[in-house]
Order: sequence, then structure tokens, then C-alpha cells
Amino acid sequence: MRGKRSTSSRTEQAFRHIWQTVKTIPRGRVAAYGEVAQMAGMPRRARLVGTALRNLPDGSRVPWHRVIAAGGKPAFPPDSRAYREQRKKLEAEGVVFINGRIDFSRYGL
DNA sequence: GTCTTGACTAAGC
DNA sequence: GGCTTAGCCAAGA
Repeated sequence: MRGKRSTSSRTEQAFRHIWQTVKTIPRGRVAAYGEVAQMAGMPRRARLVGTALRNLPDGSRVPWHRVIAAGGKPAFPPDSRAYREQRKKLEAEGVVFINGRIDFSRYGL
């Protein structure tokens, strides 16, 4: 086998690795993009995590809502649909929003 | 191969 | 406390 990778490019595998890492976030907890990147063994690739989640295939069971920006706030504008969905899912898991922000010392990893 | 874009982050004002 | 700037690094055009 030479480096020939059929059916999945290098980036696709990186995305899957990120998705798999996100799946390890326990229910009722949250992690920052940078944290996920580090857990996936890609320090300083926070933006890549965002790209991966954006490319997330429809119907996947990846808990993308547990990934938030550093500072404990969602990476979406508060008036966006994604924001409401994320907040709804998190609150359903017991995560409390305080002034639109999540307490990392309490719900972080 | 270069340039722009982005579900990031930390520091500065 | 909120907006701006700069640094970051890979994907997409």
C-alpha cells in the first residue's frame, strides 16, 4: 500500500477525527474549539474544528452543540437559528446559560 | 501557486 | 463590558 488513500482524502480524515473527538464530550458539558483541537492532537487548529463542524454531514450524531467559543459563548450571533438550537440542546442537557454565557468552571472539561 | 475566507483566540483600547 | 486588531492555520476559489 503506498500512501494511496482511496475513498478519503487527508482532510476528510482530519474532519472525522475531529468529529470523533467531539463525540467524546460528555453529556451536560461543553468544550471550546481550541480545547477540541488540542484533544484531537491538533493544537492551534481551532478554526479547523469550526470548518469540520460546518462540513458536518446531515444526520450525523455528533454533539456539535457542546462545542462553544472560548469565553463560554456560542460562536453564533444570538439571533441566528443555530444559536437557538444550540442553546436549546444544551439547556436540555442541564447546561445553564447565565447572561448568554456558560460557566466553564462548572460545565467545562 | 497566490489570495481570500472563516462555527477561533488573546490582547488592546 | 463591548468593539477592534492582530495572530493563527488550513480549506476553497
